[in-house]
Amino acid sequence: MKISTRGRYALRMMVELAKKQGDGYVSLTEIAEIQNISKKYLEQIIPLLSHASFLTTTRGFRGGYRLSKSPSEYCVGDILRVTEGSISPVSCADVDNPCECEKCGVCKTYPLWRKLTQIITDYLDSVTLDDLVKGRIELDSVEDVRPEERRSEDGRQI
Amino acid sequence: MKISTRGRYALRMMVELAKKQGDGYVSLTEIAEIQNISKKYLEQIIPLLSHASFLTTTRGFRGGYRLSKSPSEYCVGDILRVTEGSISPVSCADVDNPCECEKCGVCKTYPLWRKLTQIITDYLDSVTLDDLVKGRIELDSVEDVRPEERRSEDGRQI
DNA sequence: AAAATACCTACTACATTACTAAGTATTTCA
DNA sequence: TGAAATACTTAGTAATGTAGTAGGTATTTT
Repeated sequence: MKISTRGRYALRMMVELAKKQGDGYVSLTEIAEIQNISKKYLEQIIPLLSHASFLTTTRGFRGGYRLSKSPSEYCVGDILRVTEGSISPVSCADVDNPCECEKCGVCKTYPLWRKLTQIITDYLDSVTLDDLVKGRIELDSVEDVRPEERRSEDGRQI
Repeated sequence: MKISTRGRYALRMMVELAKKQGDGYVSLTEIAEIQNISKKYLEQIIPLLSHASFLTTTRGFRGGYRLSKSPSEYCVGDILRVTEGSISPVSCADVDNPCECEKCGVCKTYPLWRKLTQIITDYLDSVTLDDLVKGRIELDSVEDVRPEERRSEDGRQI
C-alpha cells in the first residue's frame, strides 16, 4: 500500500512551483535540480499535471511552468488523483468507479474499505498546496504510541 | 496506492474464522470455498497469520485453524501489518521504520505523509474483527460529494 | 543561427503480484 | 494399519507495474 514516486514527485513539483509562485516561469531543469530528481523522469510526470490544467507553460528559451491558480486552490487529493489514478486503497471501494463485485452487499470487509477510502479522501482533499508550503500540518504528539502499548497500560495483554 | 490481495484475503480469512468462532477448527478448503479464493494461494498467506500467533492450528484429518483470541481482540491494523508489511502509504513516514532520508526536516511533504499515516493507522487500529462481523462500520451518508462540487456551491469554480 | 526549453514516443531492467506445482509431515478414522 | 485428509514447505512463473533512460521533435529567445 504505497503511493508511487509518480504521485510523490508530482506533489514535490507542485510544492516547488507554489514556493516560486509569482517568480514567472520555472524550468524543469531547475525543479529537477532543487528536488534532486531525474529531469527525464519528471518530463514524463509533468504532462499529467499540465493536461489537467494545473499548470501554465511556455516553451522555448526561458520557458517553463507556473501554477495556473493560487496555491490555496489546489488540494493534495486532486494532485494525487491525477497522477496516481485513484486514491482508494481498495479498488472496489473507489467512489468514482463503483464496485463491480456482486458481493458488496454481503461482504463484511467492504464497509471498512469504504470508510477508509472516505477518511483518506477527506483528509487529502482538506490540505492545500498553500498549507504544505506554509507548514500548516499539525501532527499529534502521541502519534508513536501503538495500540498494543496503550492497551497494556490498563493491564490487558494481547 | 493499493492494498494487495495478500492483506485483503488475510482479512477475509480472519473474518471467516471470526464468524465460525466456537465451531472448532475450520479447514483451508472450507475457507477457500466459502470465500471463493484459490486454496493454494491462501496456503501461502495463512502462515503469516499463524506465525504471528493469531491462529491456533491442528494438522491431519479434521484439522484446521481457529482464532487464538476472541474476535474483539484483533484489530484490522495488526492483521494488515502482518500481511502487508507496513500500513504507511509512504515509507519515510512509517512509524516503525524511522525516516532514513536526511531531508525530512526541510521536506514540505513529510508532515503530510506523516499525518496521513497517522490517520490511517488510527482508524485501522480502532476497528476489530468483531466490528466487521457485526457490521459496526458506520458510513457517512454524504461521502460521495467531492470537494469540487462542494466548492462550486458557493459560486467559486476551480 | 545557437541555445534552451517544452513535448513526445519508445525502450528496459527490476521488483512485485498473484498465483500454480509438487511435494512432505501429521493426524484421524474405518 | 492403511487410506484419506489435512497442515506445511519450497520452488517456479506469467503478467504487470515501477522507475527510470534514450533519443528525438517543436518552439522560442537571444
